[in-house]
Amino acid sequence: MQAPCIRGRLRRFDKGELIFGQDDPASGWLELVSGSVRLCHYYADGRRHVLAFYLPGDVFGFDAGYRFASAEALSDGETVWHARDDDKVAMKSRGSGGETGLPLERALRLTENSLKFFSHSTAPQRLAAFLIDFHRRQGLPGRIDLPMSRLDIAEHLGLTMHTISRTISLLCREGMIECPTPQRIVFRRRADLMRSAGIDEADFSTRAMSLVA
Amino acid sequence: MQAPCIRGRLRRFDKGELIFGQDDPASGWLELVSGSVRLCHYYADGRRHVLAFYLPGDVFGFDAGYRFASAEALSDGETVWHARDDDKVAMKSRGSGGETGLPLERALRLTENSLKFFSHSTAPQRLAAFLIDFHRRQGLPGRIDLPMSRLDIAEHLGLTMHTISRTISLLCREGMIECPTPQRIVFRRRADLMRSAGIDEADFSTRAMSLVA
DNA sequence: CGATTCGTTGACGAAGTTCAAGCTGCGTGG
DNA sequence: CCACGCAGCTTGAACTTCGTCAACGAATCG
Repeated sequence: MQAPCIRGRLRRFDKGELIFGQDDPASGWLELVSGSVRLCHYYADGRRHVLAFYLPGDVFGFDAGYRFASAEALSDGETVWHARDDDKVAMKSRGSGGETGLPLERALRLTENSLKFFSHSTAPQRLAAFLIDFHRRQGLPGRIDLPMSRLDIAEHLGLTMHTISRTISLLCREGMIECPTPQRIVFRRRADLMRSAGIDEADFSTRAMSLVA
Repeated sequence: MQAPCIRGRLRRFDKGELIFGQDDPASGWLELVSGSVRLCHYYADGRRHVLAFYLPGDVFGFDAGYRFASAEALSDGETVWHARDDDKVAMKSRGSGGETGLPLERALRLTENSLKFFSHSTAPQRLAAFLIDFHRRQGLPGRIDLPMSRLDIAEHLGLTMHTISRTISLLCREGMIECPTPQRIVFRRRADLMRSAGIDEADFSTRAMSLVA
């Protein structure tokens, strides 16, 4: 747990609140201090794509000009606002991920990371990869507390809510995970889950943390 | 066509050449001057994920520490190498996209853009979105010259080579495109194609150019 | 002129979406 | 305190799509 790079304005928000909206004029970027946020792009035909979920320590909103997507609070929390030219400052995360570097670099790594989910074509693989990645980022011992709905996950992974629900049930039947409440996932056989997801421990090594571009 | 920000070393490469390899020590980032490049991540189990295709004016390779993915030349071309702390320099693109901004910002926009393809769940929508985006980036009048194979496209979009091939044939039968050679796509009804892809012109407006984070 | 690589196409089966119904938890109000 | 309604989650059945297997065609290169 490191001290964050707090130099901007602290803002508190409630669950469900709009942090910024698609097409709003963009002014600076944000660092999430507590809570969780989803980033959504809305198409003209009404479809929604969930581009990312942010957790404490994540940075987002590096738009130039206008916001390309909406940032919506999944739970109560706080952000710190940074001016656009504040992005030269190296940061240390308070999150358990322990990422460091320029904010823009960290945002790039996070985004590249999301792309990886789509290298898996089947629903169990894609969901397992998501769960394992989220677990690493959230950093709770042996479990996940999901702040988002099934629909959010579905529209993040390019699947339907039904498939997400079915696949979670499947993983439970196989003894991979337990699901005491819809919002909590407990890992039972995490290594097997990773293997079935086609993820090697090497893919998550220190090297994998310094992602691509 | 603007003068590029050439301050580093020019390097020529041949089709098929490895520009940098996964797990190589990372030293600085690259600007593509001519030719085309694919970025691939190889998993321990042998699977390959094509993370991006780069065209002249694009910047890539902002890894910290080690390369997370390989950059492989799809055609003869040239890159300019930049030192790591060279990324504060604002750039003007020579590509027809006309993007500007910090190199890191541009890399982030490019990456976010790739994520959008997966908001479409069906193969025709996903492929159409890819073709329209590539056309915008390549900037040729009314057509695309594909530097990559069907398999490359498939592993970029999370589909198989067969589905790509079938879907191209389908779009041809529907009169959306023509395919005089496997490497050339000519648009016949671009507006219809965009609509069928669920893309509104607004989704590609100036605002969409300043992507998310 | 074979050999190899890449692309196309058909048949089939597995996987995911759609449609539909029902369940659970929670907040509101009688 | 319980009845009700609503929103999110789960599950079954029918249908559609895409991946797999297989064969064949086209282009390239020695």
